Amino acid sequence: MPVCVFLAKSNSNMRTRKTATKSLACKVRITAITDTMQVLSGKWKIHILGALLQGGKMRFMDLLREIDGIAAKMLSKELQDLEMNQLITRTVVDTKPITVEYEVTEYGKTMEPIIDEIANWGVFYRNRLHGKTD
Amino acid sequence: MPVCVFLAKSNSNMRTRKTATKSLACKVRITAITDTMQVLSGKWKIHILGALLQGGKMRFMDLLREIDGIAAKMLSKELQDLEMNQLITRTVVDTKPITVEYEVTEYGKTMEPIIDEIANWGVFYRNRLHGKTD
DNA sequence: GAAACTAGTTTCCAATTGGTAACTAATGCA
DNA sequence: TGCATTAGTTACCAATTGGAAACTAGTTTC
Repeated sequence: MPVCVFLAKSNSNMRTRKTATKSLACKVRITAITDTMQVLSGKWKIHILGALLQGGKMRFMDLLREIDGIAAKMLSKELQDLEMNQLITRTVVDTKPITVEYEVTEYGKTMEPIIDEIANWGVFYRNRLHGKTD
Repeated sequence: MPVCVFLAKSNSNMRTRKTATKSLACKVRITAITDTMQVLSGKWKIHILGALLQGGKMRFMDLLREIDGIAAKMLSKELQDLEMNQLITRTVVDTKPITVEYEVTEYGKTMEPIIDEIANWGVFYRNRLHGKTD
């Protein structure tokens, strides 16, 4: 990934400053981050993906019980979003009381590195907080 | 990372289902993700960190010009949040018009893998959209 | 026939988020 | 004197987010 910000001499003072001249690579990166965060927007999507990545095929009620604090309305809405983005599939199973299975797609599994990095950092963060007072 | 969800027989029907019995590791993971996302909350923090990680030391106005669409109020507030979490430092420089330099701390640099993964995925996402129609 | 389980939907409300625009305050420059 | 630059702050407002609780609707079990 090339460096994003061009260096140039300011004419007001002689310090080196970063100008408004943005490279294409920089804009691409900003767009990329915006895209990803839009797909993962909201309080719950990462948790839903995290649960499905670890638990495999799961039903609506499974997820409702597994993801602490989420309400049915939110779960329903977030699942729809994830399905629209093709990160998960929704399959109706014709059991006695009808059940619905959700599963991460192959495409959805490409999110795993992101979620893992986020989880790793959170653990690191906790350790730093009460662990060493550096 | 151990598997999160315990498998158990449901007594209502004889399918294998995921119960509400969550392992400690699972709760730790959920907490970790929540922590990280709280530190990175809002529309701009990842972009600010991204800019500072690539551009090095930058001033308020540099960031305002570099990060497309952000308003001074938001930039100011997000910088304060990041500083409180010790991800960046704020240094007042005694120049003619006073300037302020922001820089990512060593601790803040531990966010780089997350941001890179997010940026990578965003690029991958764009390629998939208009590239191959699979 | 009532209760319970499935997977949601609907309504209503409160808090948060974030945007615009104007303003402060100190300094430099023409 | 007046405008530009620095780094913000403040006030006001609109949209989004998300939570609680009630409700739908079909099936099964007691």
